[in-house]
Amino acid sequence: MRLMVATCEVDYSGRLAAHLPMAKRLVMVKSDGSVSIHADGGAYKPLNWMSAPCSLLVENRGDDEELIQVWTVTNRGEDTLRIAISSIESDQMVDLGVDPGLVKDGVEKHLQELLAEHPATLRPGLSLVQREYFTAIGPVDLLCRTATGQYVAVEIKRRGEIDGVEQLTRYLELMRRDPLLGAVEGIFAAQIIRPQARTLAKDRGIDCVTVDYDELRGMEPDVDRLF
Amino acid sequence: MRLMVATCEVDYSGRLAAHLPMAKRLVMVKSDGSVSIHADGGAYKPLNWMSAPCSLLVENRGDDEELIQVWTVTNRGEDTLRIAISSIESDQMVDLGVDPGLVKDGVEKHLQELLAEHPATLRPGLSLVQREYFTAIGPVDLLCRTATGQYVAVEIKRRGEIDGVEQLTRYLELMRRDPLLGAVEGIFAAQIIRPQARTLAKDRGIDCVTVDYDELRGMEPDVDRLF
DNA sequence: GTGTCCATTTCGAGG
DNA sequence: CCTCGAAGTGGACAC
Repeated sequence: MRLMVATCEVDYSGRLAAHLPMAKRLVMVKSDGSVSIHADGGAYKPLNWMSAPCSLLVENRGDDEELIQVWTVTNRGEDTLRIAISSIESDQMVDLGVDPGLVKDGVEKHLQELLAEHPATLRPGLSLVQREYFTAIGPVDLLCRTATGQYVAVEIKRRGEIDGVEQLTRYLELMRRDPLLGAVEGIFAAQIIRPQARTLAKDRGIDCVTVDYDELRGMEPDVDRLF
Repeated sequence: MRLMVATCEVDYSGRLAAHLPMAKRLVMVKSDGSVSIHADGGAYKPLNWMSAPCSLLVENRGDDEELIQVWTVTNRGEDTLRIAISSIESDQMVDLGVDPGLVKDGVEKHLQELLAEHPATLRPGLSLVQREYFTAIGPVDLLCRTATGQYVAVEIKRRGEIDGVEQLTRYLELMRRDPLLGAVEGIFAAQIIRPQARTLAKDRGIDCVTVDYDELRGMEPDVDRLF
């Protein structure tokens, strides 16, 4: 990785046109060739960037000119990033090697796995028919059945918002036309459900269930701890 | 801005739990207090981060210990980022000042302008009634009329996905209750329309039109080039 | 401040 | 490779 602090002017042309007037910024070049220009503010998103794969052309100019270097970063497509440098404050090469990578826990997939193992926590007597039950417009997270045999479609979100209710509504609309399924109920399950989502769900006749992730994890059959 | 290259182990706990094993990485601290940890790969997104506003607590340890420093970055909420540092390769403070900011020239808005000028490219005989036609739940991109006088609501996206179809559906639902408009048709226009969005649109009786941005731009009356 | 929607989204999974 | 949906999405704008 190369870290350069330089006074530069940047122009991006591609899916849109963007211009950065001359100012001091951080230019980060990663070993895959990607370039990003950061200011000292505004979360982690850079002001301008070019994603890999791309190629970098550096044009040197005389020290007596306004610009000492002009970088042109081009994509396979029509994207071009031009960095015009008037002065360089520092320039550092760092060898970071390959990162061992990020381990995540607590995303929607985990929640889905846990609820697939314990569908009765959503409603007593509920049993799993299929995970990722496929419909023409996408997969339903869980297809379950009540003790009386009625189908229940479950949409699982980490955070329950209006979009999730809309999604489940679409699935229900489609599934209810399938004579093999017949009447299908809906359950919207999430760790937190926003009031507006709850209101919409109620209006649509969809049941809302808030899920405790830690509690579910505690219910896991700890098979691997038996010995 | 502070740029530190250090061998560190990182743990995030908050909306999810994420762990980074010990490795050499770039730690960027911006003047607003935000912290991001970058590897030498991936796009511009850091491996882990904490957005401002947040506070940083640095705990120094003896040089004879495994860890020489432990950083704890906390949010107002329950988010915590813990950076355990075993060695520091470099540590640089840079004063970038306030960035003059980015000037963008967008695409989506332009697409709307172009289609407003050439509504007949969406369907022969179509004419514009109003751009950004306001409804109670938001503005419809284009309100048009067929040769026979029927209203047509047009939703424009750069990339047509299911959300856009939902949006147009909501507008249509509302507009069709307005006796002044009567029957209202829907057109979903985008540069690319995903198959699933197309399926949903078809199911809802909404017409899909893919738009060629360059072709439309070519049709522009080059008024400003007449003189 | 909350809600909504766009994004040069990025990222990961699955066919 | 493309397609699709999730994200600790971030960011802007309206209300």
